[in-house]
Amino acid sequence: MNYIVFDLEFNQGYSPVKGDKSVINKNCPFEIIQLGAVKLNENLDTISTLERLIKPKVYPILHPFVADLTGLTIKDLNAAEPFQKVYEEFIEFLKGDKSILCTWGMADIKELFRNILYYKLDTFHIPNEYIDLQSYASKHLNRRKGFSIGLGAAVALLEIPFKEEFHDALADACYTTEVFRKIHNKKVEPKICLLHKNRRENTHRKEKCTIDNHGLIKQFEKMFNREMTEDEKSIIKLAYIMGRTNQFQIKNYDK
DNA sequence: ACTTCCGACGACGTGGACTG
DNA sequence: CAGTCCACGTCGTCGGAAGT
Repeated sequence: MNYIVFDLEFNQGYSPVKGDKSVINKNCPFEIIQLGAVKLNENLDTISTLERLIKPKVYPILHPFVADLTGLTIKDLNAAEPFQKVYEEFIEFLKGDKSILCTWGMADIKELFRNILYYKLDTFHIPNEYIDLQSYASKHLNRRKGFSIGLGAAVALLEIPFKEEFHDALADACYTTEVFRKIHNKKVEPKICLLHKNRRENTHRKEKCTIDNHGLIKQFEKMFNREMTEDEKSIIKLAYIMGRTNQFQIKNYDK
């Protein structure tokens, strides 16, 4: 089994007119412009690395914020291969043993999938198991509930030697790898990627419903093969309502 | 600049208990 | 039976902090 630690750099829509959102492509708000990945074996030894720039298609102008952050230029990017070609290389990079994706936060996985789908490419080769190392590092470094730690802060706190500037895809993937090595223990377990799952999908409002008392009594009469008395009927109705409150449920936990 | 995620918090709905 | 109170769960919004 291998771990694939990867990091992406994105570009986004830019218009000189402040507040102009017409340039933003809703299907691809963040276009991947750089991919960096490190393949690790089970002992977290580096097997190989991959770094590629990607020729932009959705946003031909580099957002000044992104240019400043990454140090990349549109000239560099235009000389690179398009996403489809780099994606093929990434799939090739993934081949071999079963892989688990490792990222810093969920944004990279999410945007990777979004870009793949935008180009109508197949996600079949992308592993469905992932480890969000930012989440584990935040817990490991005792961050306040709900507050994630930044990669730079984690690197500093874990006393990882500073070699390269941040916000280069491969450099960030390497720093993420170093963090992984520092915090790796049995508690760091992969999760299944469910990107289709909406945050509130499982918490939608319940449909309003009423109890079919007639049907309820009928069912009991069928089960006991006799008519229920009036007392029994009221006990059944009451028990049904009480059952729905889970008042007497005892939780049994697996040992 | 923009998106996303998470926790906190308030509003609201529901159902049981209680009271008159 | 109707009204009120309370506990609990759900949902939407907000702010902070992360990502590029």
